[in-house]
Amino acid sequence: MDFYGHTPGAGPSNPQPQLTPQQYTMALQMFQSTSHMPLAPPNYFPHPTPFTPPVIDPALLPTNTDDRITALERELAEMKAEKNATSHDQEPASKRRKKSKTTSPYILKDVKNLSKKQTAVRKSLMRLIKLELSTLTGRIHSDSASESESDSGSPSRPSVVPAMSFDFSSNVDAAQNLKILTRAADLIYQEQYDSTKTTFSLPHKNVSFTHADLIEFGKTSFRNWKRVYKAENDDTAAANRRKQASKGRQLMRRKELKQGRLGAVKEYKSKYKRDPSCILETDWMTDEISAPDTDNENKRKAHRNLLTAAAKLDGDTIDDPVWEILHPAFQSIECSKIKRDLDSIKKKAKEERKKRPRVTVRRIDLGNTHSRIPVGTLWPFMVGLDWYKATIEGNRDLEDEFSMYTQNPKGFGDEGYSADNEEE
DNA sequence: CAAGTCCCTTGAACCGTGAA
DNA sequence: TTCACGGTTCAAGGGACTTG
Repeated sequence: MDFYGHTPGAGPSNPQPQLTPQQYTMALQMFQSTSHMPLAPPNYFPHPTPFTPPVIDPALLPTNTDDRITALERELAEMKAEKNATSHDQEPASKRRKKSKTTSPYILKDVKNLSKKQTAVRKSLMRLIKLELSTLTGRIHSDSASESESDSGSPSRPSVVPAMSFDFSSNVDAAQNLKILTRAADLIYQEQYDSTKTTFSLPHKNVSFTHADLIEFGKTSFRNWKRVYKAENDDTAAANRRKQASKGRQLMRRKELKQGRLGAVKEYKSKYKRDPSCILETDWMTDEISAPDTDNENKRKAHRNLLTAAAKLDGDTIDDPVWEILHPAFQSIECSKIKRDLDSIKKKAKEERKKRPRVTVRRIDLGNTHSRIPVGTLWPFMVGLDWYKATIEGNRDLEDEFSMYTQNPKGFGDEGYSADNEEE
């Protein structure tokens, strides 16, 4: 419990708000400085009892951001009144502060050890916060289908004009950004902390969360947006992002390769009487790259030209994607043969299927290899002896990094591990 | 429409740093 | 030292698109 010191479902008997004076003034200042409406005078609210949901005529329920902010300001004013009324008898404040030091202000921040219900609530809160931030900063044009209609009708609708915008050149905790985050969190908190409110929309009623949780979720969204922004506006960031993306794509292609080969294992087993799944580690799969790992535009272009030429692309097809396949340098002939056998089983099964799948990206084999040191522990039959001698042997660091079992699994390497590798 | 292919978005995990 | 936080990297899941 923190900030508003409130737990959903706790009811009106819940203790006083636990805002520290600093937190409180901060929150208040943010609203005073950002809202379009002045704070209502305190005497506007005859009942200073905190968190008793104000009785609102349903017809007057907030419908747009401004209304919601007004409602929120009203609640804040109530909090202020409450705070003033009770600040003298807050003598155990120090005690409380100590207590709050040991307990985390978060409940749902970490997904670990959360129940199913908590995870679900966490997820919807993340959605809500993100949506709220999008609206506040004008990231989205509409959040409903009906909006598009009114867009064309009155293009200058005030609600689509962003009231605030993030400063992506700063971090999350820059005042300007924090202000937006706080406002969004306040709004969502007010709408969702009490399951009896009509604005309540969480999947489970008895799951607690804190204002700090909401802020954290908002920060995550901010960081994602900032990353995108940076990639769009900063060359080195763009390069990083591209690199990262291509790495991710390659990893995914390796995984897909593995997945496909796993599907052929059953038939391979009955045909060859041995289980090839021991070589199906994602990292040991063939690489499928669309460009070499370099920022040098000329090199990338040259590579692309090689591939298009090899794939005989021209005219309409000149821009089609092509990938080069890079076999792992470490693998023995036996290992690559197993992969080939698996792939041909897979291919045959595919052809036998009635439905024709979408055409796949062309793969070109120029006979090149990648020289990544394989992770995990390899079986000896998989490793080419020549490669081992040339690359690993005598290299202290690599000897530590590279690991291999001493025995082959049943059915492999029997035909002669060394003989196999001499050929390579 | 379903299935297959590709990959983007974004939540989660991880890592380094600076404050307490 | 631990803790919290910001930033970076990884990877699940879903969306876009194509084809029969």
